[in-house]
Amino acid sequence: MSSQVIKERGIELEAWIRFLRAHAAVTRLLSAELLETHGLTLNDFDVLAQLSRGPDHGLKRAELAERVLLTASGITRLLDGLERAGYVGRAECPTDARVTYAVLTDEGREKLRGSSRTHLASVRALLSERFTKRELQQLAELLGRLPMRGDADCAD
Amino acid sequence: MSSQVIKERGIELEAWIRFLRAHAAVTRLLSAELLETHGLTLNDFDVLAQLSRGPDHGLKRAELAERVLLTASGITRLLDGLERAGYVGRAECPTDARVTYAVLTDEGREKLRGSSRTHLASVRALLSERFTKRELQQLAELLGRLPMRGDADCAD
DNA sequence: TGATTATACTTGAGCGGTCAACAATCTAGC
DNA sequence: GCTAGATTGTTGACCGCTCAAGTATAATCA
Repeated sequence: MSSQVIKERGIELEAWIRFLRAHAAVTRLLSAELLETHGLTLNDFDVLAQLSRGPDHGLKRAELAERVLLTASGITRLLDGLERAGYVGRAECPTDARVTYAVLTDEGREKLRGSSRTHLASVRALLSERFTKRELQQLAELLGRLPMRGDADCAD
Repeated sequence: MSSQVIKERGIELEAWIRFLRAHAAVTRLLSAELLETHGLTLNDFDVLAQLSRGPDHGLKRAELAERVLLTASGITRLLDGLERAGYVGRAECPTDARVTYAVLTDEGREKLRGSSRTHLASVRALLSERFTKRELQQLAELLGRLPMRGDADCAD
């Protein structure tokens, strides 16, 4: 039943639809798990991970937004939650009063470590169960050609 | 800047992150266009398309939900909008009073035809600009191995 | 220096979706 | 035929995010 639909509408369409379906399904799966066992959204996790690799475990909010592909306001809202939970804090920028840094707290680091273990294991399991290393490289390479930021190229 | 990050965290992770980023970016692009030029959500479009290939341009709401990977209530809400806009109507099931069919109206058919042309063209453009037919087949094949319904396999 | 424009962030309104609870109906088993 | 359970669809409460507008600060340039 999985591939009977959408015959010969062109391979582009087929790929696009599978992409959407796969995202919906996989995301729902992993997100539910992450939420249940750690109380984190996929984006929450992503943000913590990004912060952890910033200098001194911090990043400008704008930079963060760009990295995880959220709006400025989206970031504000998301960080609201993580701040309330005590996982990230704020730091002012000495040279530019407009920017505030989001920095991982110790609890945040701890939370990330704890959730990483199970979450990354799930991701690995789900993927390596279905693909060989070789195929994963192919997949990553192909996906990497798609636009990866809000507007970007896409000349029209 | 696109692929410098996330080195050697394992190819699974790399693929997963690219998948998420690509989805966020591409989806935002296409969805914005579709919304602006036709006032439809990606899911709206998907639903119209699914209905158009149902028998007599109709489907049970449950069936529809399953096809587009939405919740039952998600479908209710989405169809609310399409009904208000006059693109779909309801029909009762003679043999089971619980189910109601969602059926494409003539306006709905028209809307789908109109929006298909530009939307599908955008999808094709975006993809065929970056991939060969061969690569698209690979991509589709690989994506097709991922879970494609809510819970599904994923034995754990 | 002072006006103009650009950037960083926040806020209110709203949208699209989920989940949990519910009402209605169908189906099985006794 | 009746009760017990499953299935279909809707609703209320809420969540995560966007967009548009607003505030505050920086940068540009006359």
